[in-house]
Amino acid sequence: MTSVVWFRRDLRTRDHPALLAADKDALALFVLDKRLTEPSGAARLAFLYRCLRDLNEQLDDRLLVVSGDPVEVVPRIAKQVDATSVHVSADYAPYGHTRDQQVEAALGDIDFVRSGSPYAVAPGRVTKPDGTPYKVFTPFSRAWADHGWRGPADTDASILDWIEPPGRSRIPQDPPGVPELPDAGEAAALGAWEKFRDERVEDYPENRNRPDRPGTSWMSPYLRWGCVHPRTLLDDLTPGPYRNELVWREFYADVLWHKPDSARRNLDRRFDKIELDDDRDAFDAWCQGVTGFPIVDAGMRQLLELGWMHNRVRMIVASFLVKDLHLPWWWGARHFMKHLVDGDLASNQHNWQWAAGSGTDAAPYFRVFNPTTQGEKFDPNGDYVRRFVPELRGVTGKRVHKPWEIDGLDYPEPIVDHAHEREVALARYAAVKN
DNA sequence: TTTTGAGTTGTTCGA
DNA sequence: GTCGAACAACTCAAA
Repeated sequence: MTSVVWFRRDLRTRDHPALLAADKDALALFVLDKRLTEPSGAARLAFLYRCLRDLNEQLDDRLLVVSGDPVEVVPRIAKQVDATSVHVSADYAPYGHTRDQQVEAALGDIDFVRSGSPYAVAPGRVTKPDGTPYKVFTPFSRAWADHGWRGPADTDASILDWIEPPGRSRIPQDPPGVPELPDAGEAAALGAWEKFRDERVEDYPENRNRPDRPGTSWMSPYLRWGCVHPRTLLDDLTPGPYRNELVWREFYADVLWHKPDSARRNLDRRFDKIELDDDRDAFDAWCQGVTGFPIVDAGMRQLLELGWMHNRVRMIVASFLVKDLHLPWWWGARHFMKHLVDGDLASNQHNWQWAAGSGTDAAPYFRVFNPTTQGEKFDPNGDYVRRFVPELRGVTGKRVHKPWEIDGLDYPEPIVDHAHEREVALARYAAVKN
């Protein structure tokens, strides 16, 4: 008997329950879906392709990569190799969930088997005693911890006999304009994890908010594509700030599972009425990193340069878009998803909704980040700004956060008056409340 | 059913 | 420069 193992966001061979569930003779398949590739920028695509090449190597060059619509491709390939079952890790995001139902229907007599998920605890499993979902992180995290999770599954590529693909496999070349990226694939993920675990996780609480230091784990791209499963990380961790970041990932996946609409629209629908602006020029300035606020511009340029942005800076630029420019959070969310190598729908959209105040655990409406204060606080020497904003490299120390006080710089004036826009934002938020 | 305590990440102002 | 209080009220979770 033959199985198809259809890889999606589980591009690894270790700790992979779907491999255990498949028949010994298996075809490894990945489908390049336009829904995934078309909205993606060069960095995101290149990281995906490199993960696929790494996986292909582990599978003795037998990963079949096909472009097309999975609803057509998966049944066709499964029939071609005479498979009796198709094995996947379950997808809980809105598009993937619907797509899987359609694939399952199109497969007819061929079994569609979901084993495991990208989460330690699958979305929907942690509920209040009355069966309804949590809407606040802290109680969710307690219930999540009480629920517990299985240890890693013992798998590797060799537990299956990967069969020769019936057609020609083609992993695309990297697109042009790819920035410098972290090493892709499973071995790189495990290596990066061990380094963080052994050298940096201890100092994570004090370093995590410092974009000028290598204080974060950098695990998000690997978690996004499933090069490593969060179980592997959790196995090494005790409760603490870093583990909590993984729980946030699980929480937002749970929230999105219960409210698939929240990927596109306000979770708290009262915010549908908030007054928004429509200034394309301001949005472009934000995207390009020429707002005249150094920490904002450094972050936005880091995103374009590396396909990644430090989390503290993500909050700062998000607050700026939403509360200084008064633009819709989903404009920013789409830009992030296009460029971030770690862009994950649930985490991305809900972190944006948090910044906008429309999400779970809405921030107090008066919490408006001051981009200058944030810069001085979290990039105290200005090293982060100077790294990504070359025009400011001649400015020493933290003065770099107030370039408008320095004459003769070739750097934009602030596009808004923060103190004024803060008042505007507060007034608009107050209006929504009433 | 009612009550109580708590809720990721901030800023400003005045002492 | 540092520190504490004010900034509001509301929803959620659990007792």
